[in-house]
Amino acid sequence: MPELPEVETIKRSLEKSIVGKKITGIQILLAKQFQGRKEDVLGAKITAIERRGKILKISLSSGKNLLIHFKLTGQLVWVPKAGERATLGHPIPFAGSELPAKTTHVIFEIDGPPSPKASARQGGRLFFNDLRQFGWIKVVGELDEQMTRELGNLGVEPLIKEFTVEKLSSILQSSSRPVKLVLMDQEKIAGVGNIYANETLFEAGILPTRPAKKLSNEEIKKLREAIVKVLEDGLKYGGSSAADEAYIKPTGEAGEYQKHFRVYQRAGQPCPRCGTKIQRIELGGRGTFFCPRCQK
DNA sequence: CTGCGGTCCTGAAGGC
DNA sequence: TGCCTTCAGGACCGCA
Repeated sequence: MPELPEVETIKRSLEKSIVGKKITGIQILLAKQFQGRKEDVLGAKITAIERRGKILKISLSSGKNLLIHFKLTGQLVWVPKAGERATLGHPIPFAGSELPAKTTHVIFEIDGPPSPKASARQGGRLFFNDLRQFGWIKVVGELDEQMTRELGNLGVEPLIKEFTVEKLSSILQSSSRPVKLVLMDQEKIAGVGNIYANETLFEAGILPTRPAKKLSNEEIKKLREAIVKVLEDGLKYGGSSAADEAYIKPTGEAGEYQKHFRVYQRAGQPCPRCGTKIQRIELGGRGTFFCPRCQK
C-alpha cells in the first residue's frame, strides 16, 4: 500500500517522465475516482510534482492541482507512446499485462513539447489503476477549501530536519494511545502507514501497544532514528511490493523493500534478531506484527 | 480524548 | 466443481 516511500518513489519517477508536458486528454472510466472539472486539467502543462504525506500533488499551468491518494491499491503507470519506446529502452509496462486493465479507472493522455531531447518530448499515457477503488484524484486550486481539507491537517514530514526528537516527544506526550496508532496518525506524522509503523517499532525495540506518553527519552530518541532509517530504507529499495500489495512504480517495475521486512506479514516466522516467533495481534483494527522478545 | 463498529471494494482463501 | 462466507485495509463518520 503506498506509504511515504512508495509515493516518493512515484513522485521521483514521474518528475522524469511527465513534468513539462501537456495533458491533452482524459478518460474517466469510474466517475467517483475523479472529483473535479476536466476543463481545469485539459490543455494544462504539468509544472511540478510534490508529495505531502501519502498524497501526490501534480501542479498545473492552469493554477489547479491534481491531488492523488492511492489508499490501498492505487497505481500510476506511465506508458510512453509506442514506437518511441524502443528508442528509450523503456521497461515493461504494468508488470507484463495489458493496459488499460480491468482496474484502470482514469487515463491521462500526455504530449511532450518539441525538444531536441527524445525523453523530454516523448508523449504517452498515464494510467490510474485501483483494484479496491478506495483511492481518489481531486482537482483543487491553491489554498482552496478542498486543498486545505486534504493537506492542511497533515502532521510533520518525518524526513525533514524539523522532525526533531523534541517534536516527536511532544507528539507522543500528548497521547495515551498505543504508540503504533500515534505513528500512523496522519495528523501527527504524515506518511507512515501500517508496514513502516510495524518495521519502525521493531527497529526501535518498542512494543506497538505501549502507551505513547509512557516512552522514555531514550526510547523516543531511538524511535525517531528508527522512523527515519526505515523510511529511508523503503525509499532506497523503491518501496515495497508485497504479495498482497498492488504497489508498482510508474515504470511498471516492483519495489524491493518487501525483501527486507523483518516483522510485517511474518507471523510465526523466526525473528531475524533472536529467532523467537513473530507474533500478530490486532491494534486499531490493523494487523500488527512484533517480536515479543526484542520489543519491550 | 478515546475506542468501536460500519462504510467503501475486490480477490483470495477456506468451508462444505 | 462450485457456491457461499470471511477477511484485509486508509480514512472517515457516527456513536458511546
